[in-house]
Amino acid sequence: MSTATPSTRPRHGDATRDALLDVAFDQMYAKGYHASGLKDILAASGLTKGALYHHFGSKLELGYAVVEERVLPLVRERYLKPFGQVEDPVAAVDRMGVRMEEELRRKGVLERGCPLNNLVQEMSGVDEGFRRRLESILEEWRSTIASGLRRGQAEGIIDPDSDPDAAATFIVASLLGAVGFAKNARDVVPFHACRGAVNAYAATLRVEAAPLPSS
Amino acid sequence: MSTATPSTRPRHGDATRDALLDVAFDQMYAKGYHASGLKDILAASGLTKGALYHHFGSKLELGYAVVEERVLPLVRERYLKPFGQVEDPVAAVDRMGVRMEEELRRKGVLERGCPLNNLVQEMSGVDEGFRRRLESILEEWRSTIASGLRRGQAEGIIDPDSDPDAAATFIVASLLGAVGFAKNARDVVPFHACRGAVNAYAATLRVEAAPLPSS
Amino acid sequence: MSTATPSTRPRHGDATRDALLDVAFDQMYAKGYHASGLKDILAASGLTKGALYHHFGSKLELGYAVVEERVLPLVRERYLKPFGQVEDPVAAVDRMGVRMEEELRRKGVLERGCPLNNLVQEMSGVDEGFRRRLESILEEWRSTIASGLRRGQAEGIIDPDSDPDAAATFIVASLLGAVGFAKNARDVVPFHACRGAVNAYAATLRVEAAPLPSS
Amino acid sequence: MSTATPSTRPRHGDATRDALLDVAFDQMYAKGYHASGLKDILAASGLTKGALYHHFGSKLELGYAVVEERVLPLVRERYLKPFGQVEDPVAAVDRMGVRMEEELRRKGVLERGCPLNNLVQEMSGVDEGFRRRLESILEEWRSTIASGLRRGQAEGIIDPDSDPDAAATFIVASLLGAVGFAKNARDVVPFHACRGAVNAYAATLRVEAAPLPSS
DNA sequence: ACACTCGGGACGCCCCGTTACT
DNA sequence: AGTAACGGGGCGTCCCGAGTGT
Repeated sequence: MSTATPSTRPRHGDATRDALLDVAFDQMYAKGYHASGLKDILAASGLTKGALYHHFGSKLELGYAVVEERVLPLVRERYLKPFGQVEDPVAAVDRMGVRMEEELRRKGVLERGCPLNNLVQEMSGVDEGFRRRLESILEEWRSTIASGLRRGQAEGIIDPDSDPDAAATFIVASLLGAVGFAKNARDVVPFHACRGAVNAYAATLRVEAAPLPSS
Repeated sequence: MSTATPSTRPRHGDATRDALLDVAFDQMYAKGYHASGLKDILAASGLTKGALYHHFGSKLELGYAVVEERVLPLVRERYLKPFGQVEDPVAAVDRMGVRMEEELRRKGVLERGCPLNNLVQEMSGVDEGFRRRLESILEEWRSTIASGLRRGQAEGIIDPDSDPDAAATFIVASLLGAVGFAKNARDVVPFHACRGAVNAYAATLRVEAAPLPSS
Repeated sequence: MSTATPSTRPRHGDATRDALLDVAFDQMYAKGYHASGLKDILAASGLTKGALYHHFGSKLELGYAVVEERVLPLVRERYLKPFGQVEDPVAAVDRMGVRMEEELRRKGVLERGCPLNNLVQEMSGVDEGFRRRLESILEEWRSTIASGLRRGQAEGIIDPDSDPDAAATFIVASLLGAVGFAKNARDVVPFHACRGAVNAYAATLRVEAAPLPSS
Repeated sequence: MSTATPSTRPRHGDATRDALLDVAFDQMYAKGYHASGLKDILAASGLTKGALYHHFGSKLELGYAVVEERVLPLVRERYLKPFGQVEDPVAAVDRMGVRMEEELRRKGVLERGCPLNNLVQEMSGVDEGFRRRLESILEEWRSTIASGLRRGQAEGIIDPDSDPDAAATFIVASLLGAVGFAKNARDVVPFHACRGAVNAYAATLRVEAAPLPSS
């Protein structure tokens, strides 16, 4: 109640609830929402149904909580924060890609991909509650990049004719697509290649990068 | 080329099997593999379990067949064929994007996204058989673009210093990511933006490195 | 001794579980394991699948529990206890046979035979878990008789040259065979005849090798 | 039609039907009637449902045919014929036991036991058609022995005061019980022990075996 | 007559997310 | 927060007929 997370219910120190969320995130990340049974989650957490239904009204609510209290913070901590720490937006985009690739090289991550992207693809078409929550994360991500680009425009680093929103959308979508591709290929190389291309694209947004007037 | 798939039995006139595949594709496209119950598939097709299990040994095999005999042909027909019909690879990439966007504007497609991408994200981490089959589709797609780029290099259109494989990977990944993004947003605009950026990126592959036309 | 079985969980007051076991025993006794559907068991017990799978992990486990917690106690109570109460082993064998015949004359028993023998024949070749559990019951039965005979030898009643183990094996096997025969014939007479012969055989184990009284 | 088998329909040379019966016998012998799926039988025989249902109206009829055309001949050939070839009935009983033990020592037989006994226990309480057919086999077996004993009485070898029918019942039941016991124990020793006891019992039926008048 | 492909559903066991009571 | 019970639904198997061809 004191340290409120912006998005949802204020959660103080509730170890059981946290454990549930951790395990649930793990499972849903690895296998998706549908393939994650409550049974497995309970077994893995050493808790019982009573505990789960005490904290969450249903599996769906648990899923929502996973998105809000695990996926969102993760995205913020892992990608948005590093992005904000670099002033040059193009470099910041690179930083973000580097961060993702580092993550991808950790054991087990390549097989599981990106928790956000996984849920987006599996759940967006199935459940509106999921869709909205995931959309807001994507939007936050996108707008963070867009803001950076706009700041760059203001500072004269970024081409004022470029469209920061469109570019940010593209960068997010491409990175997600790249992770998905790498996950399917079980290989980091595709991601690395994509990252290079994203950087190349981002570089074209620079002021000096557009020497010729467009047709 | 139209009737027989290389990998499995060349089916002659088997309307039941086809109907099953059609419906299964539909459901798995719309809701994903896990959320598609055999019951629904059966009900929608007007057939019974006997019919299904006569043609497919399990739900998994049905899923595999959907990938091989529906998703693969669809990708070939819809994206690879148009790509091959254009000689300029950069234009061909644009053509591919246009084709995807057209598709996305059709009723109901926006909500469902891309059948290939959906299954890739949902199943790659869960089942190896799915992963392999989907990977081979992605690879075919990727290599088709790469071949186009290499041909462009031979013809002096494409920058000989560029890496066709990496570029092709990026293009595919970005397009998939873009569709996924649009699906979540329930909006074609993000896809359109991404398409423009992909085109811009592709244009940088040109020999003269022509500047990107804004979307 | 009455409530807890040594091998599995000592169940306190679990009426549901007991009811399930009772009904399952009934069905498996009457129709065998394979022909006993969970549906029937559930219907007969007035419970639901949830209850069943709360207590037993599978039909197989239910079957095992039936053997351990119903068949075994039944054999102990009905045949081994009476056997132990008679000091003369030959008379005790007769007592055991009498007890079985009494049982066989009860309504419905003739058609169903011996629960132990039924399961032995149906399941020994199919499932190792069943086989082992049933074997341990048979062994307990056999060794109880063998002990009685050995005691008889020590007391000078039983021929010291006879082989108590072999004799006990024979007695058990013959009684089981006799019940099986009677069950197929739907007639107690065969069992009665066999019982007489078993007694005759047992009498030959006496020291004086008293001649057999005809049935 | 020319070479009629006594029990059922006159079957000439029908290879398909024979193959089906062979395989069905095999499966039902090994796993019992219920656990033998038509699917397995068909797969093992390389035939299809069409063939099966052309020759047999149902699984039940197939089962009946197995009993009549496989189990019955087997019992006759293996046990009754040897019995008939020995004139001394006591020796003939021994012969029969020897024959069974030989059989039991063959690879795979110990695990499967006696086809007749298996079906008797599994099916007698479930299906009247099975029960009757199996009963008639048991009765033939029993009466064969009884006839031998009566012949022995006529020849002055067998105690005229003994009851050939009861003795025969006992012998058959004991042997079946012994095979069942051995099957469960996965060990021939119990059978051997029983066989010895059966012989001992049979010996008491001899004229000279009863020196003392019964009480 | 004989055998095969195809299709039908009822039923198999099991698991699911959930609720009720303690 | 935990145990017990719920009951609908999961996929797969069962035995069986229909239709076809040979």
